[in-house]
Amino acid sequence: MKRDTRLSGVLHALLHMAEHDRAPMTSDMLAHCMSTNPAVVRRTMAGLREAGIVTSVKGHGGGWSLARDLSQVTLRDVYAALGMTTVFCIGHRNGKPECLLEQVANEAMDDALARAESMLVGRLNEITVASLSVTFHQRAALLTKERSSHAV
Amino acid sequence: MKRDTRLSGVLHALLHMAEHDRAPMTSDMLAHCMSTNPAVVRRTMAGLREAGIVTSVKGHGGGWSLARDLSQVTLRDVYAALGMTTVFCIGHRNGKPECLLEQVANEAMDDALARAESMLVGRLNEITVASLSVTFHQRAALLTKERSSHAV
DNA sequence: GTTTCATGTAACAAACAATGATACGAGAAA
DNA sequence: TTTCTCGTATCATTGTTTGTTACATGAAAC
Repeated sequence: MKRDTRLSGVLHALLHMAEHDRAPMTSDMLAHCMSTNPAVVRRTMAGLREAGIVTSVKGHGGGWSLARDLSQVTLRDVYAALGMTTVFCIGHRNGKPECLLEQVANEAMDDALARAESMLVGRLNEITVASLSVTFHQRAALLTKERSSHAV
Repeated sequence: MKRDTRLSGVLHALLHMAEHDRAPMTSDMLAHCMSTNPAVVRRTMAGLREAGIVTSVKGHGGGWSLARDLSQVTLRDVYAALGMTTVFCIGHRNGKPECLLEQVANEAMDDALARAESMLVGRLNEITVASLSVTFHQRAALLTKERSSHAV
């Protein structure tokens, strides 16, 4: 199953932008972070721009910048901005089955999937991108500390 | 996103088998139910056979039969029998990222996805295939009643 | 004003996974 | 021996995501 890796990608990009101190980052820079190419970055980030999470500026000195404080942006916001239609690899063989048996089976699956999806979205809504940034800084500090203690 | 429709398919098949009163159903019959071809049925049902949910018999008069009472088979059992590796369309861009920022982003996603998956599996575990069969019979009876009242 | 840098977008190619399709071997009943 | 059926391998088809290229547009620098 081919998975949609856009959420992973844009989160990574947002965190890099947060480290980049307000200066715009070009699609090319972000593409290097995400090991892809600039067109993919533009395509993927377009949704975030429309959602008001980032802004983009053309021309010399242009690029991508954060439009909002990341403490006001949850993973759910990012997820929604990508306009993802499906969360699950699991689907129906037949959207509108005539067979009553198939209908019953599909409804049971739908119910279970809908519950899980709402759990997922609820959880994503609890996590701000800023909190990921905090985690990153904590971990980075820890690594530095470890290294210096080894050095001693 | 191309979805895996096997769970939908085999649930449908199991319900048909339950209606078929212990006589084996051939791959061809099941293929017609699922509007696919026999080879797909064999391939898909193979997991259920290995899990002891169904049996298959070769040769004249052979076919597929239920190996267990469906009140002892949950949707989770069926799901597990299919050997599905992923539930979500959402994945990582990079499985083992060097970048600490990417690691943090991926971990947050993994955590949320793992919670949702465990909810899903938990819910599937609450539903027996037999209960779907019951729902079917209730609904079928209701339809018959409606039709006769319309006739009057 | 021209050049350079950057996004916006379209169009197409490549990669990949699920499903469909065909074929043939093996086993069991008629 | 024939017929029926599963078991399985192989290849084609389909659909989606990602990668790639190309070019128009807009903005700053010179």
